[in-house]
Amino acid sequence: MVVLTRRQREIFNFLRSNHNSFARPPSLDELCIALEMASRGSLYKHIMALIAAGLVEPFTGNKRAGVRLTAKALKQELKTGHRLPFMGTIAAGKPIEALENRRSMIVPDELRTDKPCYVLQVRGDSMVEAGIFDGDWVVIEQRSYANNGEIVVALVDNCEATLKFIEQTPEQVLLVPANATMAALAYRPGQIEIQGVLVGQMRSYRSH
Amino acid sequence: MVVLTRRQREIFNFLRSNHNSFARPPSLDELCIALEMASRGSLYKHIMALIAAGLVEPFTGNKRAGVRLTAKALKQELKTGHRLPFMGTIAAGKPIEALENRRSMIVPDELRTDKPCYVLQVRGDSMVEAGIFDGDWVVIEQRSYANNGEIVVALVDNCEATLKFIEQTPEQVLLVPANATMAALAYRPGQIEIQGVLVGQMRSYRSH
DNA sequence: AAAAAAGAGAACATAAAGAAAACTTATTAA
DNA sequence: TTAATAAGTTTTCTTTATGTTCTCTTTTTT
Repeated sequence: MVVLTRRQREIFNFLRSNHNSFARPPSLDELCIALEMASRGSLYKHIMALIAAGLVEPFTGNKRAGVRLTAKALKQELKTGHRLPFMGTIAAGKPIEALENRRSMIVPDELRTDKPCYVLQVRGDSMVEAGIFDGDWVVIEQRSYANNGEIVVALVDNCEATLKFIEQTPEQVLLVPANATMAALAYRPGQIEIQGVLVGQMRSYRSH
Repeated sequence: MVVLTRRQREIFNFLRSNHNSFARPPSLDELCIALEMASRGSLYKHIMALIAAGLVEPFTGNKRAGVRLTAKALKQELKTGHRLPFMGTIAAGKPIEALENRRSMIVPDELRTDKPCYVLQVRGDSMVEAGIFDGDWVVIEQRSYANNGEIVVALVDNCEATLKFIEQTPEQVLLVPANATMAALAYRPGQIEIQGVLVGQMRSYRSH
């Protein structure tokens, strides 16, 4: 069996624990950046050694396949990601803008419950002080009741949907924004239909 | 076994995560728009490669069938994840608490870039006013430089890691919290090592 | 001290990628 | 039935990304 040098083993270990942190199989240049190496040529030598050891797929054939571990080198990891339906955007005071095309979105298990959930994108600043910003995605557990203090998707007068804290008494339902410039609004119980409860939130900082 | 180029894999990944976001299987032109490509002919070559690889249904001559993944490709979707390494918690003023047993976490494509990324869990309130709360997860693009105004994972004096806004001049590096009760701290450039840049954020509201 | 390993950097070759336009054929509308 | 349109196919050209090779230097190991 081929024996690896210390650096080769280091690079192999890096590949094994980070191969799925790349969106696609990395090129030598991309690997250089990730490994903080300055020279593609130097890395090339190591990759050739790993190919010779049968741990990395050879580059023969397609020139731009990227650096991929062989099946032999991969320990199989079961992926259990759940895909949730993406239902559109929710803006305070407007109905949920339904999408003509059904979309979906991968959501980490940590951000959902084991009940049926769906995803909405937030428009507006009514919940900024709760750390929910314009453009954020929220994961909603589909549910027609809520506990006081929960953040809910509420349908008001059967037409406008909104994301707010809820405080309910037998006499009235209070929808409370998290924004000092906005007031809480009180409704009769019959005016409000709860469509779900917030269980997760996500934000992207990508500029492109 | 057919080997895909990196671009082919990228386009395949796009199809896999977005094929149900189209009302009907997309035409080449529709895919061009979605992929931000200008030339149908260029895309055509990639699709032909995916057909040859058995991942996309061959075009039969009917012009409105669109680009459809094969059963084989759909099956592959279940196996392929969007997992990123979970590197532990980051608390202002403490080194990143590394985990002995490697964990990972499913992250939506929307919350990452196509560069290597990893996940940290935030401890502390130094970024509350930026909507990043105690317990939130952040997605970090691994990178050793940053632009002013970005939120970075910075290693101070080679020992403590922190998540802050960064403002750099040739003379000093300013790490700015998003919390009125905390002050910005200035360092000499040599004291600061950038370990990554914030590209995504997630929060769970589950009580359990 | 010698040998091996690792790294930097430059130069090279070329498959791959992209743009643009023309062509062909199926589908829809008139 | 015919015309118009939409959608796939082919071609040509240009640019770029990326593997590859080389030489030299530095570091580590023996």
